Amino acid sequence: MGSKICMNASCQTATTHEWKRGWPLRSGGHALLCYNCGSAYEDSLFCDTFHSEEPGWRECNICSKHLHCGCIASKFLLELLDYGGVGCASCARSWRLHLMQSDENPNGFSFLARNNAGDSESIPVENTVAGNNNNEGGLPQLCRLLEANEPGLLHPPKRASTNGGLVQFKQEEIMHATGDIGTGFSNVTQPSIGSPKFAKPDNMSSLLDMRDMHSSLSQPSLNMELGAPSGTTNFVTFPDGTVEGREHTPSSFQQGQRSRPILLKPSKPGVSTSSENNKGAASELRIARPPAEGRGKNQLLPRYWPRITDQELQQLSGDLNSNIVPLFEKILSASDAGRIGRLVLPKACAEAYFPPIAQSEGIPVRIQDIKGREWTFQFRFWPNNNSRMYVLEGVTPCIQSMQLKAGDTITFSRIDPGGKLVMGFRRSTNNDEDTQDIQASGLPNCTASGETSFSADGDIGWNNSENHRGRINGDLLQQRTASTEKKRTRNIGPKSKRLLMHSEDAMELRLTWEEAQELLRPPPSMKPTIVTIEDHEFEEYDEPPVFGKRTIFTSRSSWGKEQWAQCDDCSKWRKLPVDALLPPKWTCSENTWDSSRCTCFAPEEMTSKDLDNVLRVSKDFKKRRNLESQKRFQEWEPSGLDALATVAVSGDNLDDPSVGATTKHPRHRPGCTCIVCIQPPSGKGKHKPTCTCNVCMTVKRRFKTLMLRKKKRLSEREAEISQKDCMDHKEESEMNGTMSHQVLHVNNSDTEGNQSQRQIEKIETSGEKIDLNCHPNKEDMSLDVPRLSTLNLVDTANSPLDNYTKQNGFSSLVWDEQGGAAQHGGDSLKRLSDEAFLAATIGWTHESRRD
DNA sequence: ACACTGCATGTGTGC
DNA sequence: CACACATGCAGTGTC
Repeated sequence: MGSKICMNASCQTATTHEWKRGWPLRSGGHALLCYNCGSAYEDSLFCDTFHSEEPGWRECNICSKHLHCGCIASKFLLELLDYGGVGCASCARSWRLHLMQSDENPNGFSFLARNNAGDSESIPVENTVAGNNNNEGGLPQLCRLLEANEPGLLHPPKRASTNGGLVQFKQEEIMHATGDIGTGFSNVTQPSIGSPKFAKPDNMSSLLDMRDMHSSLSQPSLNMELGAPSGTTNFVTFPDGTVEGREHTPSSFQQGQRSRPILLKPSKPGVSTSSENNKGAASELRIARPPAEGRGKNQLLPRYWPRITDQELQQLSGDLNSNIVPLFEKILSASDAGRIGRLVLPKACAEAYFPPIAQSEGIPVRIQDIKGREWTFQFRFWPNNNSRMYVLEGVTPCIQSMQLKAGDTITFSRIDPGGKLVMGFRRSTNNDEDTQDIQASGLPNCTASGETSFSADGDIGWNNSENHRGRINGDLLQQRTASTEKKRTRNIGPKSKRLLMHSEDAMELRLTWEEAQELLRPPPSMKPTIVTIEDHEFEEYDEPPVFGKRTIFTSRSSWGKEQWAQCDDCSKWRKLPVDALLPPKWTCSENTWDSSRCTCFAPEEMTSKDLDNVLRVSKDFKKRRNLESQKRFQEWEPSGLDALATVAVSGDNLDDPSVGATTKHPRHRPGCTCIVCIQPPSGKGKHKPTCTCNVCMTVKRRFKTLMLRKKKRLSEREAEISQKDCMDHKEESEMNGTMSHQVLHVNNSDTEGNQSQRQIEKIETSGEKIDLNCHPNKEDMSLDVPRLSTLNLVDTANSPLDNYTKQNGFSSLVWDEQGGAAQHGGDSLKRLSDEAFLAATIGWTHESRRD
């Protein structure tokens, strides 16, 4: 550790001296402590190239000149810049001079280059960008410096290699360090912060983000109260622009968390801090801050760091006439905000800020809300995987009182003196938006976009976001259409990605489902029941179909329609009869249709050229079909069954009224196998009514079978009823108005009814609707559907889907709440209905036409 | 039927 | 890979 120069401006003249190993760093290394002055550094900050004898070329991050640095003596040629990278001596000097001139304001931005013995003392971070913001001329250079630190943030990473010796930190680490240097909370007098008003062109967003960061740093001595009640802070400016507020007790464990220097770089686009830019005041910037003291605070994940702004804090402290020490916050999950009344507390937070509990039953804790009301919750834990899971029970009244929803943030603070817990909240501005972006960021900062301005009536602490909502509403107006769909993906916190799915993903599933339909095969081991309907024999299975082997169909003019399958062993393609159904695993040996090619040794029937053509055609067809399907999907706003099915796929919260398009099916859950849920999520338009694919034909046949079964049950039932109470039946018929008289010819060879039946019945064709929760094979289904008679079953069986849907209100079920029937027209309705039955039916049985 | 309770389980994330 | 945690779910209680 010898030849490193302490970068403390007052110490660096000592050039090389001894270093001692300090506390462990998050990066895995250890801090280096200067024996001379005690300044701590991260070892990796020392540019090996710069300080070693190894020569290397460096690019000045200001003038872009390429300079050669080879040894320690070259420090007079190159200077490490505070914001990273290196600059040639002349540029760095002029830059410093420029800054000093503009730094008449003591809060100005001090750009310390390290290798200048004449430089002033390293200064705390509060003298940062903020004060320099009115210096328009400095911004471009600042951009360059930023770029030096984070190539790619401002521009494509073209010079990353030039700064190879400089560390770059992740966002979280920045945030961590942000708090380390003194952005803890203090309700005591805070010095006036520059609160600069940036003239803010959009392309300055990165800078503004950085300003946000700096602004957050612009609160001196705050950590003195919370993190380090005593001791002095020695701020060390690091050569890459990092600054450390360090206490003169480097051996303390807390220093371990404080050892990380701060890299002053802009937050990444989309991170919440930028959302606050409009406010202008630095004190309103919502920056995650490390929590106050408490057991285990060092393990507290940044996502739980409170993001109260200083302004809010000051006002809150003033309102409560107390010192408020923000402890942690949590984004409410669906479970937290649900009626179950249990709020899961982050373990670290619970153990740090709540009373220790030994028994699972826990203890009651009293928490005051921002209105001063006091709530009593049961603070307890559940054993969980040799750990504990802490919950607050009985929070429902409080949650409801605050009208909190999943995605809102609940904050916990402590009132000093007294140590009383106080809870506030902050509403998510994303309640009506797709929050997957937030979640995709993986940073809880994003939720900090929740505005926390105070309400006019002071009703709520740092929670009310109406103003902000109003502001963003305008911005979001044009996204309204999209958000309608996005409503279904409510923010349930950064950890709840599991059930979220982008529409593109759903689209993928839709296609997959469609393709899967073509692969359905009868269950292999099941013996079918033979049903003869209208001279056609059908196999009916009690077990659901299984996936069969995928084949491709060709239609070449010279050969006619063909089906081709690939052997699982030899991968050769074999021609099959068009109606052949293959098991999932199929080999040449099972090619019973062509004895000359029933072994893998037999050559392929097609030449490789033909095969390529076939495969290409098949691929093109599929691609075209997918495009068409996507097009339809884009044109058609998901609704009705489709929306429900999509929701089924995405597993969204069905309590969300925005999903209520199919609230007639309230019991839907992901994985539900009811008639609605098992339909393909693709909705309408995939199979035309005239489609003659295997599945469609199967389903249509199946539909006829269902009708016949229904008819049989009905006739038996009604015969029984008519015997019992002819009068009742008559009255009922009269009440139901319009009658439809039809005749059904049935040739049912079902084992139960070998004899053909011919019955004529009267039915009502009222507007009752089918209950899609009912299994059609259940006996009681007849109670849920309009009481069909054989009269209309004849017609139903002949043109089944159209009539059935119309007569039984199925269409209204699908479209009523969408108002979509009129818009989409009868054809759409027909297709949708067809598919609903198509999908519904194949879920239960699968028939194959025997003849 | 619904609510409540306690635990189990699966997923995402941090180390 | 271990842990945290969101949520599912079975058992039980209550109306």
